Amino acid sequence: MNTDDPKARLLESAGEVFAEKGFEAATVRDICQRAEANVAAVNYHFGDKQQLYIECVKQAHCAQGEPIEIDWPAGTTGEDKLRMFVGQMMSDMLNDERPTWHLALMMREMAQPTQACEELVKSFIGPKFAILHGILRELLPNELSDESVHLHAFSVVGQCLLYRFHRPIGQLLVGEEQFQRFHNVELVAEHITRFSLRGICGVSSVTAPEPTL
Amino acid sequence: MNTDDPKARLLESAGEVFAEKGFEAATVRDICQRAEANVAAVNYHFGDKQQLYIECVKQAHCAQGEPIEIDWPAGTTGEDKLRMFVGQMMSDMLNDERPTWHLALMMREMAQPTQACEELVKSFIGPKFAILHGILRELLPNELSDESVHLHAFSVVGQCLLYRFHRPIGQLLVGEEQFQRFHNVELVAEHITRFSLRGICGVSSVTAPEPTL
DNA sequence: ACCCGTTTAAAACATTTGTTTCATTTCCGC
DNA sequence: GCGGAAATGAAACAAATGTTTTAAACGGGT
Repeated sequence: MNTDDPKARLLESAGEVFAEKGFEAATVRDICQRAEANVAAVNYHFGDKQQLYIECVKQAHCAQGEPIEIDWPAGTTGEDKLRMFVGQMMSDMLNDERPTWHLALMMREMAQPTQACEELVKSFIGPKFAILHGILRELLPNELSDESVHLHAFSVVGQCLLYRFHRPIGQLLVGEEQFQRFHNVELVAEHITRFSLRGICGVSSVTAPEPTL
Repeated sequence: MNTDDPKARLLESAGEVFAEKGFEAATVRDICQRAEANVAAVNYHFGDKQQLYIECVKQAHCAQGEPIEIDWPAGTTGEDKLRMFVGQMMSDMLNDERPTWHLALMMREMAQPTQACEELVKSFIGPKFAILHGILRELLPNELSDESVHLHAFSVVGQCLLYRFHRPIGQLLVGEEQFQRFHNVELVAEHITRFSLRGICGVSSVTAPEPTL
C-alpha cells in the first residue's frame, strides 16, 4: 500500500474513498491527503477526477481475477458446479477483509451505474453470468428457452446479492446477533444452493411451463 | 403536483431529485427550480437541505400505505398468499409510473442507508417482512428454526429486489429487448413464486436439515 | 386604511470543489 | 557534472453550492 509510487498510492486511496463515499461525495483533496500527495497530483497523473474513477473501477475488476474454475474436474455434476458457483459468489459477498474496496466499488457501480458500468459487465459480470447460464442449462430441461434460463439465473444471483447490498436492512430485520450467524459463507451458500436446486429441478417444461402472456 | 402551496411543491420536487440523483448530487437550486420556488425557500421552510431530505423519506414511506392484504379471504392457501405477496412486491419493483419517487427514494435508502434507514425498517420494511415470515411458517415444516425461516425469506425477497436494484446490469446482460419482456409483473412474479415454492416445499427438517456448522 | 406576522424574491456571502499555474525539485541519459 | 524532461508542491482561480441577509409583497385582523 505505502509504495513509493505516488500514482499507485493515489489509485489505492481513490479506490477506498470512492468505494466508501461514492463519486460525488468523494473529494480529490481527501484522496490526495490519504495518498500523501499534492492536490494537483490527481490532475497531473489522471487528467481529472472522472478518469481517476474509471481507472479505479478498471483496476477493481482486474484485480478481482480468478474467474472461477472454468475447467471443472471431469465428472463434476451440475449440482456441484452450482454449489461451487454459489460458494464463490457468497464468499465474495460476505468478504469483509480490508482492503477490499474493489468489491465495494463494483457493488456501488452496479447499484447506480456510471459510464464505467458497461465495461464492467462486459469484462467481469458477463463472463460469470455466462458460466452460471451454462450450469443451469445442464440442470434444466433442454427445451427451455434462454429467457427461462435467464429467469432462473436471476433467481440464483438475486439470493446472493441480497447479502451484500441489503446487509444493513438485514441486520435491522433479524437482529445483530442472528445476522452475524449469516456471516457464514458455507451456511448461507449451502442454503441458497439447496433452495435453488429444488427450485430448478422441479421444472418441467411440459407439465408446468413458464407463463407466457 | 402543481399545488399552490410552495412547501408541498418543494417536498415533491425534492423527492424526485433526491430519488434520481442521491443526496449529495442533488442541488438545492435544482429542487427549487423544479418547484418554481426561490433558492431561499428550502432553508426557510425546512431549515436546511438535510432536514428536507429526511422529510422526504418520511413522506415516502408514509404515502406508500397499503401494507398488503393482511386479512386473507378464509381458506386462502399458503401458496396463494405467497403468490400475492410476491405479486405485490414485484408490482412495486417494476413500477415505473411517475411520480413514484417514493419507492426510488426508499430503494436508495436501502442501498446506502443514512439516518433515515432505521425508521424505514421499523415502519415499513419490518411489517412486510413479518408477513412473509408468517406465510413461510405456514409452508415450511413446523420444527424449523426462525433462523431457517429467515434464510428462506431472504431467498424470496432477494429474487424480487434484483429486478429493481440491478436493472441496468440485467439489461446489459440479456439485452434490451429481452429485458423489456421481464418488465412484466405477472411473468416474473409467477416465475419467482413457482421457483420459491419448489425451493420451500422440498424442505424436510428431518431428511435434509440446514447445515449447522 | 393601517399594521404586523408570514411568505417570497433577489442578491450577496462564505465555503468547498475541481482544476490550473508556475516555480521548484527530482531523476536519468549523456 | 549537466541539461532537460518529468514530477512535485504551494498558491491561486473559477465555478458551484448551501446558506444568509435584506427588502418587498401578501393577507388578515382591528
